[in-house]
Amino acid sequence: MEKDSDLYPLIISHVLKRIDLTEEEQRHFCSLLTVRRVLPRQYLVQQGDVCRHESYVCKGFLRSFYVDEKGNDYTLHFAMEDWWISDSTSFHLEAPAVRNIVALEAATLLQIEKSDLEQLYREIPAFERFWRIMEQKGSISQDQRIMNSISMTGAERYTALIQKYPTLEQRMPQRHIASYLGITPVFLSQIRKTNARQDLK
Amino acid sequence: MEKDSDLYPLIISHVLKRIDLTEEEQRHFCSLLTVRRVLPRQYLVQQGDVCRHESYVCKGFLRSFYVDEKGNDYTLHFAMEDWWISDSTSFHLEAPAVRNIVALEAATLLQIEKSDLEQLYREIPAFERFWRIMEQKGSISQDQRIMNSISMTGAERYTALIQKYPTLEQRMPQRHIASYLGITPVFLSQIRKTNARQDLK
DNA sequence: GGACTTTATTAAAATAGTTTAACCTCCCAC
DNA sequence: GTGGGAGGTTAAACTATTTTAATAAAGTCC
Repeated sequence: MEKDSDLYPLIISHVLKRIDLTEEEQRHFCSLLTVRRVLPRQYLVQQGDVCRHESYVCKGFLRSFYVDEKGNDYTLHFAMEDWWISDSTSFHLEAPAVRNIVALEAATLLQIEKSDLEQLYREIPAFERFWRIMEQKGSISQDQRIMNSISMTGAERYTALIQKYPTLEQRMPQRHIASYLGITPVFLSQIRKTNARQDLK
Repeated sequence: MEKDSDLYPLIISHVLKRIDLTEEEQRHFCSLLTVRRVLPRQYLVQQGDVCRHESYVCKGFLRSFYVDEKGNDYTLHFAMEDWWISDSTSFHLEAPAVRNIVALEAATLLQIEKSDLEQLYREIPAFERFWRIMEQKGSISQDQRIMNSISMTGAERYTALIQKYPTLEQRMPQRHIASYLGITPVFLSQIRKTNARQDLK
């Protein structure tokens, strides 16, 4: 297992890509973070809980999903190294989460609590900017996903997804990829068969 | 037509719901805004242009949409009174827009340019927070839309949409509502017929 | 190593959604 | 007034996607 002290350079370099910080500010930021390690199948957040942290993924792979009354499981998102994950609605409103977040691979996270984040905003306003930029980035990719969902077929969305995230198929089971795409696992399997047949020609 | 001076109270009250500002700060913010009036069918942004402004809607109704190579028109979003609209990707990256924004009803907008917005961030950091909050709000509703698109049928999405925005059917033609939902106008018409029949019973 | 559970594949039948084309209505330009 | 044009509806045929169910393959537990 990696030492805690090896984790901070990851997040610091991630932050410095977007804003400038003095060494003192960097240290202060790190002092507000806590390390969290989760094993595969462990839950970070459960539907109904309040999501208390924003979590930066140093290592591992996580999935967020929603389960409806009938027990259907819908993959809302996933997160890999150098991404953030949370139930942002729950986190900001301190309301019960409507989604679960679970580790698919053993993961190491750096977490920040809401009250500490708000303190950080007050002490180092550059972090308001940092978070605004992250929100914008997220918003752009959500926008793309919406555009795909209204303009593409299931097969096209699948192709676009694995092209965008080539390692995804190795890290997330097909049925979750299917639910992320808004199709059934059976149909995804058909798509893959058809593609494989095409590839031979 | 409304006087320009009647517009500022609208946006000020909108901003004050999220952050605190002194009267001086309010005046400064207003000094960076420009009034823009557009007639129905007039474009605010065209695919290929750079989107130079964030626009706050004081009055009217606008639609943003994407046209693909085959000429298909996909409604990405719409905006009514007290909403903001822009091509956020284009605005932030100063890259060509991939969407059009057009007025469906005569509209009055208050616009801010990127350079002025950045100046504002520097002078009144509370606006970083304001924009972060707006981004979060947008992100939550995008998230909801994605969830609907992967978990609901066309008919269910239609019902949810008109329930969320009861006035939408009066303001946006059906074919645009259909493309917003990711279905064809013909299918939307079928859904409406079925619903009407249900309602009778 | 075998029994069990979970995941992926396949095929067939059923449903959801699209496409095409005809028709209707309303509006407005001439 | 009349002849388009644009938007909406309807029906029919077609395609995409889901559902169900059976089977195979892989992973987990003891």
